[in-house]
Amino acid sequence: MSAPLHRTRPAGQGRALPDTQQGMRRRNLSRVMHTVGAEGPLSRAAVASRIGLTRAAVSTLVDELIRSGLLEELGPERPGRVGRPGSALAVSGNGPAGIGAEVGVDHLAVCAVDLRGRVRARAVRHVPNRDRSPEPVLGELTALIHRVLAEAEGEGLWPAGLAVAVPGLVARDARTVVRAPNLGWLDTDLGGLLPPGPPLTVANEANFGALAELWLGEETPRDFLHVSAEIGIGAAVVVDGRLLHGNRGFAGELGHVPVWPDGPACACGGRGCLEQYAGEEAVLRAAGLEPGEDRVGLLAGRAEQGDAEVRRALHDAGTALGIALTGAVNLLDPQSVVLGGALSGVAPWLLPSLRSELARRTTGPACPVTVSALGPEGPLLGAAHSVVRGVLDDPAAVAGRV
Amino acid sequence: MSAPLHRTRPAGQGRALPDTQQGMRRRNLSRVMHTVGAEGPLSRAAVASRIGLTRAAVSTLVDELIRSGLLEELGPERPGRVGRPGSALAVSGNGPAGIGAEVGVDHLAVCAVDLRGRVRARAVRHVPNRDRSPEPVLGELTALIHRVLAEAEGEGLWPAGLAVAVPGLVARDARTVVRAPNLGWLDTDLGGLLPPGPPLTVANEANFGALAELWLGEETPRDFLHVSAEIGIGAAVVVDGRLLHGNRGFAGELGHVPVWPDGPACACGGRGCLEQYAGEEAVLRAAGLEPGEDRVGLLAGRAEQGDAEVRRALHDAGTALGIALTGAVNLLDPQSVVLGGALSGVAPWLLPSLRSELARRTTGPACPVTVSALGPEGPLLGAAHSVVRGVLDDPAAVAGRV
DNA sequence: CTATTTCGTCATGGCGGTTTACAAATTAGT
DNA sequence: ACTAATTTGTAAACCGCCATGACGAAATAG
Repeated sequence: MSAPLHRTRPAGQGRALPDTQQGMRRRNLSRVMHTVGAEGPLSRAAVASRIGLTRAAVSTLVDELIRSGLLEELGPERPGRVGRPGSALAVSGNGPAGIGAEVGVDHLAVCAVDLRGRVRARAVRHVPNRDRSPEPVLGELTALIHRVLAEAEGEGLWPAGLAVAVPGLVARDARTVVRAPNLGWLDTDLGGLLPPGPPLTVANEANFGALAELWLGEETPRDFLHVSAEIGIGAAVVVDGRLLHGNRGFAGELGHVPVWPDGPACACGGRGCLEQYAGEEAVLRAAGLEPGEDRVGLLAGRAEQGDAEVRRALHDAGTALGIALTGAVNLLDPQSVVLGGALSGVAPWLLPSLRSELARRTTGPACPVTVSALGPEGPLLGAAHSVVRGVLDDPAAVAGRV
Repeated sequence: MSAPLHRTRPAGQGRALPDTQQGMRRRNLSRVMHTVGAEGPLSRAAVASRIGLTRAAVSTLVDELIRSGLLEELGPERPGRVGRPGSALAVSGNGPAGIGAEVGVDHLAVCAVDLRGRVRARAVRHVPNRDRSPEPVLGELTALIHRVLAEAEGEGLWPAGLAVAVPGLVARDARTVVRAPNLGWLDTDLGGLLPPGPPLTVANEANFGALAELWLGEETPRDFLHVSAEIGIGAAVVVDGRLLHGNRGFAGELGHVPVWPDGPACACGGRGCLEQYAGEEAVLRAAGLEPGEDRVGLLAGRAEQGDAEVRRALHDAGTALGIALTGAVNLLDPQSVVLGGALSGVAPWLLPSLRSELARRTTGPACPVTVSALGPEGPLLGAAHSVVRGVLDDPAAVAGRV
């Protein structure tokens, strides 16, 4: 009699549906969408050879996707080779769109991205949201969303989902903001305060920034650490092209990694957390500046002019970041570390000390540290693209909702 | 014309083969093996309801697995319910076996585990391997393997694979030991020095220990951090039931996380690494003891007797571990932290300071820290079981090699 | 102008799970 | 005891999905 010794599910089959032919079909539809989306206009034959199915099979898949409005036939390819030219297929520019929204500390932004990855509508509003209650903020955001929605629908797009980036911790349900220090929000369910209709996903802006880096960045390693500093210092861990969420969804709290364990007390209860040395407030204080509007721009400006005090503050922040990242890199062995968000603006003065600290403390070739090319747009684009990816990942789910 | 904006592959489809019916069949065979293995003897009907296929489909899958010798029919179940009793199915006890081996600093061990998870043969030899060259060590290991192999074959088992746990860093090819400080091995390919035949997998002993914890531990969270201290201090990160390897396969180097960045210089080039405070040598030194045989037992004994110096040394090591783990927990938000390997022996004196440090420095409920129940057997069992899991994960691959 | 190559499609077939039906084996009820 | 109800395992017919092979279409090469 065999005892139940193998207690855990096989890796990666966490929620695998029963493996039936319909599931197979759905996955293959997804493969077609992904390859066409990733490698530009392609003929059916080209898609077939790339995903390993036959031309006949791809034909039926493509037919279904065209009927659903997710794929478009662009017409005959201009051939350079022998043989009959293929008919170019492209992801539809007039089908579903991903609506991304961002609640920043001093702005609100919304955009619509089509399946091709193009931003088709956008709306931004500068509003100081610090310590403002959720209702009015989300009311204004809803207005912006409706504006973008109207614009997008005018172009033939329809919303496949709404993703909202917030500067705070989000619960696993992807709807409730557990804590957003700079907004002063606690346990706020955004579900009821936003337009009904499109499926809602709320996540940390650092996470969406990391996904934007993964999907849109210049180089796209599948294992990296994305560090951003809008609120405190957040990191997002991407493993094998997937975000690491953690048990409660709180993974990536780099700001409270101990750097000098006997250092100044931190709001989190600890001492000497990274935020005490490289957080926005700490850096401003060390630089002898007052907190205020556009603080990063101020820092960058002064550093550019050669202000020794500012440069020294940024140098020290880089050192602290380097120490904290040494721990993270030792633990995760990522392909690279990417600095995003506000950090990208001051990167030139942060990087030297950061890199040398990291190199000094790790054996072998140091983990490369790069700066995100997306700048402050990352989280918003990541949010919108997350919806688009959802469509590519399971086109069949969306096809019924046209 | 749509530009190639979606550059990355869909998450989790890194190496997905073309999704064809044969792949479906293989995955379903795996599902059957996993459910029967995990939930003891089951009837075809019970399996069907669990994996969501029909009884008819499961019948054909089971037939194939029985023909391949991977499943056994135990006979009619004793029924408590109405209806025709099912025929109990169990994973075969006389089919393929996983051979696990361990190269320790002062011992060699080999065991054979059948598909039911039972250890069916074992051989251990105490040998001081410190700074001994690979050839003689692996020669002796090969002899032990042959002994275990003979014993297992006598019981009707055949080796489906050989997995070797080593105290060092292993390259991504899972054959070459890049660096094993305590053995003094550098860039050693174990491929040619071990018995040919069964497919070989070499990995860090901490990783295998973590897998053992995942597969055999009392509680089995799917996201946890497994900390062990055979050589230096290694951690293994398990995310969603899967080991995190990292880019070069070096993930989990907890020993070189900076704890007090201005502390004593470390061999790695850094300063104040965890190993300087909680490594075996450091703790022995702080306790006023000389390095020697069975050092952990010595420490535990003295601590038990109430030796103040030893207790203080362990207390301080716990504090350092707590600081390093604070960083790791903040970054990964695991369900729990498990202390394994040599650490389990001294855990009683390590835990109080470790836990309090961790609790003090993290907000919300602290991440639970537990001690592995597997003790020093973990890596060996994990190695053997990794082979067994490989069979459960793809029974079709092994069925042909009977 | 013909041979060659490649593309897209159609008809056929094989494979895999589902559906439906049914016999076998047990319990529950009278 | 005997029947009704329930559950199991299997067999036959069916449907969906991809593979195979053949074909016409549309380009290039000679």
